[in-house]
This record gives sequence, structure tokens and C-alpha cells, in this order.
Amino acid sequence: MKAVELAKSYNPKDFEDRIYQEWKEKGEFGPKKDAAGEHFSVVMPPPNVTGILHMGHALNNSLQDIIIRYYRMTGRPTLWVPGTDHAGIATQNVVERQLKKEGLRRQDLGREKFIERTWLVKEKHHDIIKSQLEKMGCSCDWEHERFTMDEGLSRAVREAFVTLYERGLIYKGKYLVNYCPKCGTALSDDEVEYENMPGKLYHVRYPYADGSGYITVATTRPETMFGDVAVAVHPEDERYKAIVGKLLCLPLTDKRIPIIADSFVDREFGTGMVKITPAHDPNDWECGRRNNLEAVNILNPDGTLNDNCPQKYRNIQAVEARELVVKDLEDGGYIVKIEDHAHDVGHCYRCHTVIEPYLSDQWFVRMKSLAEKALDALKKSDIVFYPRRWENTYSHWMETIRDWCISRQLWWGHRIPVWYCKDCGQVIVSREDPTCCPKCHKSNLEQDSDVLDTWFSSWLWPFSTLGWPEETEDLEKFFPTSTLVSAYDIIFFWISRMIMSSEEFLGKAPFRDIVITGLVRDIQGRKMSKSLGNGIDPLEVIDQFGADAMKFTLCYMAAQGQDVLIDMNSFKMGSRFANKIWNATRFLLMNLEGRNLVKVDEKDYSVMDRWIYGQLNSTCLAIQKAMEGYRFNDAAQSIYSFFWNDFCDWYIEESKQKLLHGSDEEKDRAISILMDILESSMRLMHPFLSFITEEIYQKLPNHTGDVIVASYPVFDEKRCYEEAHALVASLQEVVRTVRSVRSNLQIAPEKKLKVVFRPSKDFNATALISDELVFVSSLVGASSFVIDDDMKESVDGAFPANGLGYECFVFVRDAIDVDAEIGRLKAEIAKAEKNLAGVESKLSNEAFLKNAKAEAVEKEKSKRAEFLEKIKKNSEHIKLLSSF
RNA sequence: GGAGGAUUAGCUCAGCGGGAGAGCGCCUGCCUUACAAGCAGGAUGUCACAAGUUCAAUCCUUGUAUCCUCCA
Repeated sequence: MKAVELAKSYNPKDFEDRIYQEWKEKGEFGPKKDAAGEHFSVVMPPPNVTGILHMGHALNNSLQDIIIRYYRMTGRPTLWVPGTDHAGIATQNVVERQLKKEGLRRQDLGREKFIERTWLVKEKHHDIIKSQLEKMGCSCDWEHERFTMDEGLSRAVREAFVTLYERGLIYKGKYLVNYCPKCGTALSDDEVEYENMPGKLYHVRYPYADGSGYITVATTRPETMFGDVAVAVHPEDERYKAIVGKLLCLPLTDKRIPIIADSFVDREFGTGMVKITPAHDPNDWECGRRNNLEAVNILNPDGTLNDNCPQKYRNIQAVEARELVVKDLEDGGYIVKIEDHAHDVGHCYRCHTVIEPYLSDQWFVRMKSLAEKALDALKKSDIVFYPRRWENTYSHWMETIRDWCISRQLWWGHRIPVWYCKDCGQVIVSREDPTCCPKCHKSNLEQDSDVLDTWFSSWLWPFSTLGWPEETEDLEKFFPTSTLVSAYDIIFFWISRMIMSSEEFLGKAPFRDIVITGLVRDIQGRKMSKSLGNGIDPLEVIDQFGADAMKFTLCYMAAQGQDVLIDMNSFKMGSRFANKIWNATRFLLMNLEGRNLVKVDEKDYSVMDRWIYGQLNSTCLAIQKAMEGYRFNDAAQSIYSFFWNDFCDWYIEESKQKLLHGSDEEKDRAISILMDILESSMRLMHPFLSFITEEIYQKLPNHTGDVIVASYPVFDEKRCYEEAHALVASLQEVVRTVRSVRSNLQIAPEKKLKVVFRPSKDFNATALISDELVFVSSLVGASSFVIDDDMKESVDGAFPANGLGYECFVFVRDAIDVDAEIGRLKAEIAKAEKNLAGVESKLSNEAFLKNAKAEAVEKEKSKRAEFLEKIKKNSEHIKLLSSF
């Protein structure tokens, strides 16, 4: 057999793009025809077509890719559906910003042209996103790619809307909604972000209508007083019980408003009296409804005061009007005092403009019955969150849910499938575009001008992407999906709603396992953001370190549910590991020269062979458990320590003796096992380091097909080889003991020294060390390594070191610092004595002996023996050293 | 105001009631022909604080402090 040449160093750019194209061309991302067993499917959280992917996407998609590749290799029919989201407000804002630069508004283009232009932006960003996902190595099935506004999904949206309407779960109503004056649209409750801001609290006098004095109310927004319809006090507030029902004069107007009682009033806040402005405050809205009060809207859609206000204030922006009103109140002697007051102010989650509560006609989904089904799904464990603690958050949201405002006054999105007959006023809600009014049969119809909230399409994602409402083969085969991976910031927007819609339309949960990842932050724990400039671009990481390094590093750091704090340097870890894999492979492939691969029978395994196969096997188990529990960091760590610490540091090192100095037969045998382990390792590591393992796998003489579709190594109970594990652990301990002596004494590696090794009679690894004498000698730099189990060797003048069950004597008469060594040994004795004291106190404690598990007692006893031995040996060694 | 999370080595973080761990960084010595992106050895900890439960607490319970997030 010929050696296989590998480039001198690991350079991911040489093969990552090529391999991705090969996979794609061979169609290896889609579900296999011959796959068997339960399906495994995942839908990708669709990125917004506004932007480019950030580290959060990299984390999210890396984990999905790992899961998908893992299950694909286990042989199950596996599907990962990619796609993008039209992101209504966000995308529209991008286009409007572009227009603004050209001095245009969207109205200048008109709806149709504006949407055409938005599609262009969508196409451009979509292409960027797709190429980014490919760069990352995501093995999603591009044949199944979807966009929330493509034809099929638009049908699903209509179906959902009309079905809910028919079930009485969608209604149109006048309602106080969150209104963003800048975006010019209503927002759902969840789209409002609150921020504590400094403001003023104005204490204003409202005189009694009968002239018998006045009361004082506190407000942060005096300009809304024109919409006041009452002043409320707490019904049990003793101070004000007597005045409930009295009328007040509303200053600056000639209006009369009553004092009412309502228990929502906070008696501690301000004067304990609040003005009620139903059209401009959510709490007041609820209060107004409870008390049958009129809602007086005082604002125009552009945020200026309207005709419900006195002439003087009309058509002035609210903020300016406030100053004017305050001045007039002051002039009129109505202001008692003005205090500084910080309070929470709602902002638009897209443009961060201050939200205005605004009374308008909007469409809503009645959420209560949907939420109940979604809660049941959790109670029945149809869905499980990883980590579990998110289940509380989910339940709480479901229990306190409010109706969902789904209409948006935007152009980019799904038009609401509602038409109005201009002749007879008939409202038509239809799956198909109607041509005439079913009531008056005239065709003078006008479609509702609003579009639906973006989330109204994404909440159907797990089944709309599979063809719903058609009963497609995909839907049959891959629904419900298996696992959803998402960050916690969209549990409410998206995850919860998907569960509701799926329960409502398909009668089951859309996925079973919900993996909630942390957020990716910078090394100081701050969110990565454009304004801070602290973001890391995944493409830059890939450029510097490779996609494998990025994926592996993220996986290694993704402890369940924890935020991931990283900087550019963090990715060195994955990059070094990949380099290690590359070089280990290079070495092994070099050694193929002139060799024949042979089948080594299990019964011919040496102890070291059994050990490495045992380690490989237990790593399979560790990974299986880690994947089942979505403990990605555990999986990454198992792989890392197996390949690097076990395989490279010990097994390959041991094999070198045979590869370099063995007979042809020994060489064949050694390289065959090495290639076998290497081949298994590539399959084992493929989900986590996809490109490098494929590149290497193709070059292995013992490979079959592509690793992406190879079978995943399976844990085998019969191949644990625990005794080999214990033996090798002992051997490693002996090696470390001698190395430590040499290192502490600063003995140059090239200086070979005689070592006498004295095992106790029951030391388990004496035979192994004897068999591996050449290996051990080379690791410890011994000129000769004498196993002296009958205490015949003279150790005069040798430097002693001891371990559990053995002593080593290193012949280093020259060049040692006797005093320093004595100091070190004394420190060890002190530590052992401290540990011994702890053990003794346990063992002299009758309660411990009585209550503790037998193994625990035994363990303490063996610890005692160990510490005693250490103290004894070290004392002897100090004596010996003192005589030097 | 309510809920959740975090607090372990210089940094980022694992950790399963019974002798404190990893990666990076640091110190020392080595280019031992796979890898200096490497090898070997080493140092570094009141496991935030205080009680409680337990034979035994970094781990369980309660409280406190600090920080973060979400909800209202």
C-alpha cells in the first residue's frame, strides 16, 4: 500500500467549499430513500430577509446541523427544512430608508411598485443568507427551502385566517393598540419594549363642578387630559369615599367628568387619584370598559391633537402640545407641583420610537382557547423544554395571554383576506379572491388595506413548510417535527404561537423537544449589536479559522441554556483541535507506505488495543447520552479528550515503537488498528467537525462512501474493557511519576537515566509495564527501566518517587537541588496529613460508619491507607535525600 | 412589583452529596522527523456570604448580597 500525502498543515479553505458543493450535488442533505425507523425532522427558524446572519444564527444553526448530521448517520429518515422570513416591519423599514435617501416616501411609489422593490431587497438578502448557511456547512435540504411569502405558505396563511374566522376566533374591533407613529402601524403587546426613562410627574388641580374646592391628580402626560372622562379613586380609600360620584370641571375645557371608584387605583401612587383617559392608556382603557365610560380619542394618526381638543391645541404634535398645556395650566393656577419621575416607556421593537396607545380598528385573534390547548400539550409532556425551567415561562405567558392584534398598517406582508362590498357593506372573508358580493352580487369590492403580522405566517412554519393545508407526503412523513432549536428571545413571538397553531389546526404539537439556546454575547457579556460595534461576523470567523473550528467551538461552549460569551480568540480552540486531527491523520497516512491492512481479531488485542477500543466505545456512549439530552458541550468535550488525550497522546505514541521498529507483521497489525480507530473517529466526529472529517475520510484506504451518510459508531456493552482501562490508568500514573521527577529536577530530555521500578505485590499493572517496557522507557527517558518486584536492585543514590502501589527510583545523582526537593516532599506530607485528618474524623465517627453506604466507608478506608503510605514513603525519601 | 438565571482558577466556563475540573492565559524545560497551532511538567481556588438538612454539602433547603434576563 502507498502512503497518502496530506498537506503539511490544516487549511480549511482548501476543501470546505468544494466538499459542500459535492454533498449538495450528490443530494446528500435530503432524506434517504432507504432510511428506516422513526423520522427525524427539524425546521430552521427562518432568518429575516432584512439582514445578514450573525453569531446567534451561527450558534443556532451549528447546533441544528450537529443534531441533523447525528441522526442522519444513525440511519433514520432525516429532514432539515431551511427558509427565510419576510419580516414585515423590518423589511419595509429597510426599503423606506433606501427611499428616503432618494428623497422619496413609499406613497410616492404606490403600493404595487413599493412591493416590487421590496421583493428585490428580499432576493438580494436571501442570496446572502443562503450562501452564509452554505459556508457554515449547514446540511439543510435546499430542495425543501421555503419563504414565508411564497405561494404555498400564502395559501396556508389564508387557510389559517379563514378557519379561525369561521371558528369565531378572529374578530375586528375598536381597540386600544400599541401604535408606532414612525412605522405607522399597530404592534402586538409583545412587540413593545419597555425602558425606564426620566420624565416629569405633574400634579394638577381639578376643581369640583359645584365650586366647593378641588382635588389633585398626578399624571405623566398632561396633554391627554382632553381625553379624560373620569377621575378614579380606590373604593376602599377612606380619604375619598365621600366624594365618589361628585362632578369635576376639566381645566382648559368646559367638560364635566365624574369621580368614580375602581380597585385598580394604586393608593400609594401620587395623591391616590388618577385621571382616566381610556383612549390613551391601556389601564384606563380597561377601567373605562368596566365602568362604561366613553373613550375619547384626541390624536390624529400622525400624532397631532385632533378635533376633540380645544381649537387652540389642534394639529400640534403631542410633545409640543404638552408644553403648551402645562403653561396654560400654570397660568390658570392649576399646577400644584412638577416632580422628576422615572417611569417605564414603551418603544417600538423595530425602530425604537416611543409607542403611543392608540384607539383604532384592528383585527384580533381570540387567544384563550388556543392557549388552553397549548398548555395541555405541556401538561401531557407532548412538548419538553431543554432546559426545563423555560416551561414556567411558557405556562405563565399562556395563562396571562391577551388577544393578539394581527393587523399591521404596512404594505409588505400577507394582505388580510377580507373584502368589503362598497355597495351593501357586506364583509367577505374568503380563501379565494372574491369577484362579487355574495349578498348584493355587485362587484364593487375593496380588500382590507392592512397586512398580517409577520408572526401570523411564521407560527405555521412547522407544517406550512411541509405542504399544509394540502395533505402532502412530506406532512405525513415528517410531521410532527422532532426538535426545535431556538434562542429564548422568541419563545413568545414564535415558539408558543407555533404550538398553539399546530394544536388548533392539526391537533398535535409541532415538535416534541424544544432546545432553548443562550444568546451569543461578547466577552464582557454584552449583547452583540451594530451600535456597540462588538459583533463578530461568522464569515470572518470562517475565513480565519474555518467553519469546522467555528462549529466545534460554539458546540464546546454551548452549555445547556447558558449564554455564550466569546471573542475572536475563542475560536482558536476549535482550530487547534482541527489541526491536531489533521496532523494525526497525516502521520498515520504516512505510515501506510509498504503496509497491508489486516483484520485483527478481538482475541488478539493487546491491553493497549483493548484500552483504546474501550475509550472509543465509552465515548460513543457519552455522545449518545449528550445528544439525547441536548448537552452539546458534553459531547464536544468527550470527543476532544478521546481524540487528543487518549488517541494521540497515548495510543499513537505507543504505536510509534511498533511502526518504527517492529517486524513487517507487527507494523501491518499496528497500522491496521490505527486506521480502524481513525476511521471510526471520523464517523464519530463528523457531526461536530463536518468538513475535515469528510476530507480525511475520503483519503482513508478503509473508507466506504461519504462520511456524511456513513453509519454512526454505536456503543457496545461488550466492548467496555474495564480491566484494560484500569491497567492503562496505572501505567499512565507510573509514567507521570517518573516524568514529574525528571521535570522537577530539570533534567534535559536527551539525558537518559536508569530507572528502578518497585511495584507492591498487588500492583495491577506490573505485567503490562513489563510488556510495554520499550514504550514506557521511551516515555520516561530511561536508559534502562528495571522492574524490581523482589527488591533486589540497589537504589543507593537514586532519587525516589512514589505512587499508589509502587515506588520509582531515578538515578540522578548529579544536578539536583536537595533542599528544594525536601521542601516539596514536606509540602506533600502536609497535604496528605490534612486529608488524613479528614478521613480519620469520618472513620472515627460512629454515625458515619453506621449510616453511610458500605462503598463510601470502604473508600474512606482505602483513602486512609493511601495517605498513610504517602506520608511514610515521603518521610523515608526525605531521610534518603538528606544523606545525599 | 413578580418570575427565572448567574456567582467555582487571572479570563470563559463544566461539575453527578463522599478525595476541587477543562480550555485559554501564566511559569519551567524541550524544534523527541504528525503537529511549536506541538510535547512534557508545574503553579493558581474561603466553590459569593450566612444559617439549616445530612454521618457527610461546591452540590439539597432557606435567607442575604451582587450581577443579568424576562414579565407587569
